[in-house]
Amino acid sequence: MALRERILEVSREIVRREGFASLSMRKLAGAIDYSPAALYLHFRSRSEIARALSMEGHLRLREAFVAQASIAEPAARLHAMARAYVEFGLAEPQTYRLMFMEPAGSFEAATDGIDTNAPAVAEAADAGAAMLAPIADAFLELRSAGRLPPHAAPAACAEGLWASLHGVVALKLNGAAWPATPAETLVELLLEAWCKQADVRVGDKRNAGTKPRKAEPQGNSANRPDTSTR
Amino acid sequence: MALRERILEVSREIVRREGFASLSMRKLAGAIDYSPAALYLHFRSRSEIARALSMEGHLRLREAFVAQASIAEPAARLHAMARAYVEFGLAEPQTYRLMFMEPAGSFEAATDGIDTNAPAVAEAADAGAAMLAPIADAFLELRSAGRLPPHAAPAACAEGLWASLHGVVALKLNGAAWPATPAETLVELLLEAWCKQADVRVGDKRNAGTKPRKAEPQGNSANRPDTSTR
DNA sequence: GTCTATAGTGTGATAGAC
DNA sequence: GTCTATCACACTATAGAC
Repeated sequence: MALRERILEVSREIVRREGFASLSMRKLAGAIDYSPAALYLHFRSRSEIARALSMEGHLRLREAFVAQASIAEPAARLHAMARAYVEFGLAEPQTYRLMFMEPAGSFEAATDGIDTNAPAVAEAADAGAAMLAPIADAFLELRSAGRLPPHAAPAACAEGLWASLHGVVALKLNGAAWPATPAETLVELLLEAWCKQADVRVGDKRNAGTKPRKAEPQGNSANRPDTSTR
Repeated sequence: MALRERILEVSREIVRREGFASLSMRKLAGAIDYSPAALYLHFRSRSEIARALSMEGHLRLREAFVAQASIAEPAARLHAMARAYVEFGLAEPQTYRLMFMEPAGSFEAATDGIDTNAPAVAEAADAGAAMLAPIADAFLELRSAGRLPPHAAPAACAEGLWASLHGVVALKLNGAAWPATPAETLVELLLEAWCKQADVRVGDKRNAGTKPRKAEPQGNSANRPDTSTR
C-alpha cells in the first residue's frame, strides 16, 4: 500500500528531472527496487501514472493561484496569478509538459475500458475548470467595474489569457532561440494588453516605475497568506 | 537525385496525415518501395528529414504572411496575419507540431558533428526572424502612428503576439476540452487586446458588426495577390 | 546506388511459478 | 504480492554483397 505512494514519489522525481518520455516501467521498477511486473499491481498502465502526476501538478498550480486570492484589486490579482502560472511552468518544465503539452490521446488511450475512460476525461475537465475559474472571476470583477468592454465574456477572456500565457511558457520550454524576449517582459506586455490598467501594481518590486497614476489603498493585501492549504 | 525529392514528398504526406512521430524509416522506405538503407544515402538521419520538412513549413507560413503584405492599415494587416497564422496551424496540425512544438534538442541532436550543427541552428533562427519581421513591422507602424504606447518595443510586441497565437494553436491542437472558446473568437480577443483599434477590419466578412466607427478607404487591398511565389 | 541481413537497443505488458 | 522469464513489438543505423 505504501508502495503506491513510493512509486508515485519516484516517478515524480524522474519526470521532474528527465521528463515523462524517459520514464519507462523498467527504469521506474529499478529505481524502487522492484520488478517491472510489480508496478502493474498498483497502476493499470504507464499512462495512469502520467494522469496521477498530472493531477498532482494541477493541484500545485491551483495552490499557487489560491495564494494570490487575497489580492483585492482584480487587475493586480490577474498579474500575480499570471506570474505564478509562468513561474510554475518555468520552474517545473517537465511537469508542465505533462500537464499541458501532451497530445490529448495519450492518457485516454491508457484506460481502454469505456467505463474507466469517462472519469479520466471528467478529471481533466475539472482540472481545467478549476484553473480557469479564478481567472474568469477577476475578469468579471474588471468588467463589473467598467474597466473592460461589456461584450468581453469573462470565461472567454480567461481562456484567452491562459492561452497567451501558455504560449509564452510553451515556446520558452522548447528552448529555441525564439522568443528572445525574457518571459517576464512578455508577461508584462501580455497583461498590459489584456487589462488596460497596467499601472496598478500592488505591492510589487517596480512600483515606482513609469506613470503611477492611481495608488491603490489596499496595499496590505500584498502580504500573501502562507500556502497553508498544503 | 529525384529520389531525394520523392523521399521528401512521401515524408511530407506521412507527416501531414500521421505526424512526425509515426514517420519511421521503415515505413518511409516501404512507401517509396526502397530499402531502409537507401534513405541514408540522401539524408544523414531521420531528424534531417524533420528539419527539411520544418523548413518547408516555414516557407509556406511565410508565403501566407506575404499574401497579407498589401494591406496598408497596420492593425488590419496584423489581424490578417494573425488569422493566417492560426489557420495554418489548425489546417496543418502535424506540420505545425513539427515546426513549433518539438523540443529544441530533437533536430540538433541529429547532426552530431560540431560543424554541421551550426548551420542547423542558424537555419532555425533565420526562420524565426523571417516570421517575426513582418509582425514587428506592423507594430512599428502602429507605434509611429501613436496608436501604441512609446515604450512598447515592436520586436517584443511581435514576440508577445506570436506567443499568444501559438498558445491558442497549441492548446487547440492538443484536442483537450479546454479552451472551449473557438479559436477565431480567441484570436479576435487577443488582437483586440494587443492593438486597441479593434474596429478597423478591412474587407472582412463581419464588417457590419458592432460599432463601425471608421471605415477604411483601401478596401481593395483585401484582394490578396495570388501565392505565386511557389 | 541499392540491396539483404542484422546488430543493438529499447519498449509496455503479461503468464505462471512461488 | 512479488518474482522470473518472456512475448511481441518497435526503432535507427550500419556492414558488406552486388
